[in-house]
Amino acid sequence: MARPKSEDKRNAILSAAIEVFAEQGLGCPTLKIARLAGVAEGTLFNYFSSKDVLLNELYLHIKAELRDVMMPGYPRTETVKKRARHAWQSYVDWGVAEPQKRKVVALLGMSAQVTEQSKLAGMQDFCEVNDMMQESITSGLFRDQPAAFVSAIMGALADTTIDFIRREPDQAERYAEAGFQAFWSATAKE
Amino acid sequence: MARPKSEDKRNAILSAAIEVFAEQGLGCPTLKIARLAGVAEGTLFNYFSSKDVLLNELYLHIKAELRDVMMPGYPRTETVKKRARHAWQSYVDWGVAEPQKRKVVALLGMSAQVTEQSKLAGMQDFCEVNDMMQESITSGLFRDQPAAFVSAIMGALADTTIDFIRREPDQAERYAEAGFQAFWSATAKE
Amino acid sequence: MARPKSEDKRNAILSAAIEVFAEQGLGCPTLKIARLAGVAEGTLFNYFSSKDVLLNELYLHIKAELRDVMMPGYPRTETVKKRARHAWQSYVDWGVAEPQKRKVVALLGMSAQVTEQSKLAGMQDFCEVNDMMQESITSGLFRDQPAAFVSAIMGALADTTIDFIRREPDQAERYAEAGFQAFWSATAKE
Amino acid sequence: MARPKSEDKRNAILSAAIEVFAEQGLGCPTLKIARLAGVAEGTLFNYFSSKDVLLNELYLHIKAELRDVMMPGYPRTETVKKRARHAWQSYVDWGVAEPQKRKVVALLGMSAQVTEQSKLAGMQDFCEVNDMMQESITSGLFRDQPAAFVSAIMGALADTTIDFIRREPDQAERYAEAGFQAFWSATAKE
DNA sequence: AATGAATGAGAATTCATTCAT
DNA sequence: AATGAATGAATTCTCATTCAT
Repeated sequence: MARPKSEDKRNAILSAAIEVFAEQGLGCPTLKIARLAGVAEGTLFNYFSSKDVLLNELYLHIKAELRDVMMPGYPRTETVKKRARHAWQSYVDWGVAEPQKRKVVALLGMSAQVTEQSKLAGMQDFCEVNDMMQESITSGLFRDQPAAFVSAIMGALADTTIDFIRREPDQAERYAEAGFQAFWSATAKE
Repeated sequence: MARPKSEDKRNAILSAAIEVFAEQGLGCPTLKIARLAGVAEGTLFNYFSSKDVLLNELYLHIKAELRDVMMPGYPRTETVKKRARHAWQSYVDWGVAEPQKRKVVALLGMSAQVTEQSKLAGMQDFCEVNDMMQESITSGLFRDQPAAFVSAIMGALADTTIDFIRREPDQAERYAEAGFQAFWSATAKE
Repeated sequence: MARPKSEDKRNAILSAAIEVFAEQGLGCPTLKIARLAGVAEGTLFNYFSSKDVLLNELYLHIKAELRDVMMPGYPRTETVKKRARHAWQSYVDWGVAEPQKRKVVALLGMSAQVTEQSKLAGMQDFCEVNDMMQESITSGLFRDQPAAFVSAIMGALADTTIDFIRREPDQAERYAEAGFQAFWSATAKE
Repeated sequence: MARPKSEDKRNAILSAAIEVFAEQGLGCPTLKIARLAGVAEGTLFNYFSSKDVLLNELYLHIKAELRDVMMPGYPRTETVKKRARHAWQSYVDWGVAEPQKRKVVALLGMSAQVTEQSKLAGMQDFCEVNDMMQESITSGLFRDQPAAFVSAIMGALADTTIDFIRREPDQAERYAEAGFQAFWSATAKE
């Protein structure tokens, strides 16, 4: 039996892609990715049959990682605010710690090479977060807005918060707190 | 004297670039842009000496247009809230009306091909909006946060608002109102 | 009546072409030549209908100048050696004084863009020098070699001499003398 | 392991370049070279990272070949005249047999795209010939001229000789002999 | 499975030449 | 006649992808 494809190599390629795409944009050559991953140019195409496939799988890979980061420890039984705060904090922590992944997932999200299907699948990963929102809203805690709008506001404010923490790491806690307060004030009923 | 260089042609190229970049990303060939602009490929390079220059000038072009859209009618003498609402509304209106420009300016803002210098110059265009924020914050109306943070929150919420209006144009007014309320609640003192 | 084409402009273009071709090779753009000549890009083509025409006319221009430099003062009534020495010296002086013209005429002579016809015409300019050689050889002064061979040897040695004078201008006289002696020894009967 | 890079292919490209450059000048497209070499255009750039690199390596390639042609059988222990004659003859033979290489090395030697460094390196290849000259001159056989001048004269006369043999191949031996006699008379002491 | 040489379509850019002013 | 903007074919070089080893 031939050697099986190695999960390590696949991950090395994905990691290299993140680094390279973050620094040089999605247009950068697959050769650079392969080099950084320590594999041959052709090997990349054993793992991802085309650059487009790599882009799509990378998108899902990062989205899945983000879900894996946000879900554990999610306090299902706590108050809505505590649950929201957990989601907020875990996303902000991840964004601060992983600026390249955050940048690349943003680039991929805007790229025509990532299919609608991938984008949808990427959202599926977050159904639990969305459900939480949905539930909280119907619970009457938030002003009467679509759950998606409230989620989007949370995401937008968290992203803004991350940007500021990246620029002023000293103020991390302050911005995290202020950002969440802003979100809560923006959307909660009173 | 030979033909003068035509401002029309320059604008046709910029417009074509917006359309093409919005649909296919910044990687798309200059030939497509030239074709859509109705000029020869060589002509594009008479007006923009390289694709990089085109990208940078396009970025500044859109930023300048946005400023020109937001500034007229700015109610300098009104209350802070009214002034903020004016900025909000003009930005949201522009974003809803010009989805391609909004997408392209976002792509350009993330691209390594647009220089830091261009990005700085693009911000200069908005000093008046920033000044307004600065002034309002020192006036004590907002919670004690850096003006830049408040501005960024406003931008993030406006972008979110635009996205939702684009998806549900019927609800334009409702989202514009809700988004602004969210912003105001998020940042105003009480 | 429209302005007549100006001989000055024509000469400015030829001079500019010499300078530019000498430094950057025949491949360099006509725009550079026009710029250096102080005329517009299109104007060059009023004087020379194509770049190829320019190359051919430039070749003939330099050849004619060389003839004009070598012929005046040619001592028709002196001994063969004195006449040869005159030709030698005037060529060497020109070559030392006009390195760019010498380089360009060499480039043009090797270029496929200069037609055989031009090359022939360029030689016609030197019929008098050739006649002198022819006559001298039939006079029995030189070893029994074709006149063209003797001429070519003279040219080759003169070129070598010029190269060395260019590198060591202090030794100009010495090399001129040594070179001519080499030529005379190489070809004269004893 | 993938295919190794093939020395054959590299040589095919160099040979094709010689043929094409000799006929059409250095300005001719890389595509023609690749076609004639029987490789894809991209392959040419696998072997030579740019056209400039190709030009420089081609220059050194021909120079090295010439050295390899002139050195074997060099009669180190013979008289100066016999050694000079060997050098003369092997150069003339090569020049007659390889008109394209001779033309191309001349074109390259005049081109600004071939660096000074390459030109110097090309000369290094001939240190042995130069040493021979140097030694012979200090031996007192030649008139008191710099060795480089004597070498240059030999080269110039050999080139002239080659030109005439090319035009009249029947007379090859006669010109080779006459040329060498001319050189010897031109430079030897008496 | 891994490698990297080979491929050739495609990209940005140049440049001789034309032509409107 | 002079200008320089407009043109588009041609050129060098890149890069995703294939394939021989």
